[in-house]
Amino acid sequence: MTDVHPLGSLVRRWSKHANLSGDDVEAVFSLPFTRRTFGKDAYIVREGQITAECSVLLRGLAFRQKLLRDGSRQIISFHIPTEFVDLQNSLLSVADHNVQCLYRADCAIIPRQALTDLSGKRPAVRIAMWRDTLIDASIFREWVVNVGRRDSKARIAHLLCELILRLQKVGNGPEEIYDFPITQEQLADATGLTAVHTNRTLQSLRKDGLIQLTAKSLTVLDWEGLREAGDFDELYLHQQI
Amino acid sequence: MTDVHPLGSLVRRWSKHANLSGDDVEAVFSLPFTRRTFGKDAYIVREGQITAECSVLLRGLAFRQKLLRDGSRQIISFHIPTEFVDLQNSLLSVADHNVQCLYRADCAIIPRQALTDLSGKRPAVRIAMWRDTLIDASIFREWVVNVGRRDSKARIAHLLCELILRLQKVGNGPEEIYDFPITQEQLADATGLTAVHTNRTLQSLRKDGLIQLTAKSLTVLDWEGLREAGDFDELYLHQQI
DNA sequence: CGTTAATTTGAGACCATTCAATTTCGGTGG
DNA sequence: CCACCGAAATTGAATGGTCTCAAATTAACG
Repeated sequence: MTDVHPLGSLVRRWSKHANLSGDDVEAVFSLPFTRRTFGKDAYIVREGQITAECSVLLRGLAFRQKLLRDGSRQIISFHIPTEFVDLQNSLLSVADHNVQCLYRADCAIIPRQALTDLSGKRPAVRIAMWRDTLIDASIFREWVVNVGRRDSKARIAHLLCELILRLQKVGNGPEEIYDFPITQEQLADATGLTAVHTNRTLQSLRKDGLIQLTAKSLTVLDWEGLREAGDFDELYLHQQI
Repeated sequence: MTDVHPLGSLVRRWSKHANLSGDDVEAVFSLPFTRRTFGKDAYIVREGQITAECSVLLRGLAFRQKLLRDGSRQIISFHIPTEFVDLQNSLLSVADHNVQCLYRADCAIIPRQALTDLSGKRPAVRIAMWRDTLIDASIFREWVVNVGRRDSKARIAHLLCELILRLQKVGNGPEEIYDFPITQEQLADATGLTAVHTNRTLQSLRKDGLIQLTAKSLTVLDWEGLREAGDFDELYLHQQI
């Protein structure tokens, strides 16, 4: 059943967070939702918006960002399928940042009331949901460290390590080759660098024999080297309970 | 009753997040906890530690931080009384960062099981707790923006604006003068700058007539100017429901 | 009142930015 | 299927914000 229902992949991921019973799964599957497809760069959520729903990413990639007065942009996180892009909106009524589609995205949009009801009735589901938001927060903290205290090479390497580990979870292609439709400008906005310097930094990572980045695919040539370069420790991803 | 119980101030703050009934308040007050006092720079939580409890700050200031391989430090947030410093540990079993005492701190330490039980039995309390963690996360996001995309002057000004607004909540002394025991080195570690450059930036803010920072007190001379300099918009603090 | 921590100052070096121009790539229509 | 187009990636050179290192001054505390 988890294979045919659109929220099946969400349930599979949540099952690693908490012990979901048959009834729990049933309850998730009976959540009301509408599906919606977003085109390249489309906004899924806008800062300042009063929110009444949350979105699960079913297909494609998305990212959160804030725009500054001077027009610059800071990307705050990337999101892959099965993840909520705005679960905090189930309890905070005004969106404090934008969520944008990376390339193309397919979402299930769930009314917040349905989520808070579910969270009240199903303790195991509540724990899974809550853990989702807590892991999000842990990733934000690591990003503060990344942009605050690492040099450009380590920043990019660290970001790549994170994305790779998370992409592995959703079974992205053959070993060590990843579908990677993120532009250098987006990498720059995620690491607090400029696109020009990001380009030079990527070249340096290539020269070091750590990665191969062509077209829309990323190949990891030396995982340990990349991890080392990025000062990367996956503890903050809380991937094992 | 909220005045004499150690957790009274926590309940008062939570009452702004959710509608707490008399029974809800009762339930919070019957939480088991131990009190503990921490000295200057003492660790309240250590990265990597298996956690079985959460701490509410009753008196003093604390901050979260991560240490990097090269010995540098990134401060991730500051905390003021009535706030949990590690509520995420109620569901994540391994601490992903350190929590350290700023000067002196007095905490109420609550077993995680008691918190998850309470959260299961008392929906209004659950909402208040969950909102706490979600607002934490919102602040982390803004910090990513701050260190990622603002120049030194705006970074420091933004941080000061945030601290001032949050300190106002706990009624910190006379209008526009704040008890401020944060060293320049700590400000530097929070903004991703060096202590030397933080010093020069603070001088520049003083020269602009925005603040007065002497001894252990901060005086705001021009709030609108400081807000402007810091590109500050308090939406992310979600202070009104 | 001595001793240590915190703040302040100066000068030089460097990492990352800025601004432009060029090349490559991906998608599209003739 | 190729020519074209705009987006993305790449390169160069000059500028600048922030860092580093060291030393001097001031403030905090027992």
